[in-house]
Formats: sequence, C-alpha cells, structure tokens
Amino acid sequence: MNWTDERVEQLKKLWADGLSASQIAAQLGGVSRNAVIGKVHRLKLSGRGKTTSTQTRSKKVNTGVSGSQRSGGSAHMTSRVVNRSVGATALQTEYSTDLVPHTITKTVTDVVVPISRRLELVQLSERTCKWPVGDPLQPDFNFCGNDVGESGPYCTYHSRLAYQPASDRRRIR
DNA sequence: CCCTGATTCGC
DNA sequence: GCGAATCAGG
Repeated sequence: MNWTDERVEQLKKLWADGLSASQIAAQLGGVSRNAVIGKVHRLKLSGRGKTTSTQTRSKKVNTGVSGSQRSGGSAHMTSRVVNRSVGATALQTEYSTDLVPHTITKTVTDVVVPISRRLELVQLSERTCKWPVGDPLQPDFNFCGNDVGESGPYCTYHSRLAYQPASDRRRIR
C-alpha cells in the first residue's frame, strides 16, 4: 500500500480525532501502526491538539443490553458511569420497566454493563473479548475488546450473555 | 502482558 | 520517503 492523497487525508483526520496509531492503521488497512506513526512524524503532526490520552472512545456509552424495549410498554433507563478505569469500566444501569402491560413493573438495580473498548477485528488478541458490537453491515462495527476473564473468547460479562438464554439476560451479578 | 507514541536506520 | 525494530513509558 502506498500513501495516496486520500489515505493521507484520512490519516490526518483520524489522528486529529485522537485515534491511536494502531486504530488508524486498522482502519486504513494495509499498514502497520509503525507505518502510521512514521507517516505522522514525516507529516509533522505528531503533537495532537489536546492530550486526549487515546482512550477517548471510553466516553461513548455503550448500551449493549438495553436494545429490547419497544412494543407497547414504555420503559426508561438511566445510566451513570461508576468506574472509568478500563479493567473495571462499567455502567451501573438502573431501569424501571413496564415493557409488557401484564407483568410486574419493577426497578432493577445493580445491573452492571461494561463499556466496550470497541476494537477493530485486527486489534483483537487472545486476551480481548470478541463480543461483536454494532451492526456488522456498518463501518463502525467492531468488538468489545475488554479484557477476557479467566479464559474463553469473551470478557466475564459477555460470557454470561453468551451462554444464557435471552430471557435470562438480566440480573447480572 | 496489554497497550501507547518516539526514534532510529537500512532499504 | 518508508516502515520494522526498538525504546521508553502507562
């Protein structure tokens, strides 16, 4: 792969957006993160406007589980960030549901949902969660990427989702 | 060990 | 100019 004007332009944009070199490399494709860093230097845009310490992505809230509300009942959910360090990043989600008119309306608290790191496929390693996040047909599709627990392809949270019936996908912890 | 950007230097 | 190897750091 060579640095076409378009690729250089995309590089500039992504770099300015605070993406890490490896993420940019993954997105451009055909180049390593070293290549990206090298190019960044040659273009003399190494200093990024703000510190941003890469993990800017963590700011975007991943709603993972909450996708099942519709049909008649109204439901509202509020989330707040409890812990922001990557290893234990989680949302404490509490929602009041009355999804189905005939069921009990209850408030579930202490549901912990991880904020995915949203890694590109090529960034996954044996220790990163491979739970898919997003629409596979969309460009922003990626994977959870959080640290895998004991073993297995998913982090502790997604492991539970993976091996439980959808109907039981609540009351985590 | 995972990751980050910075630097060097042979190509 | 390019980027793999290497370094220093979180």
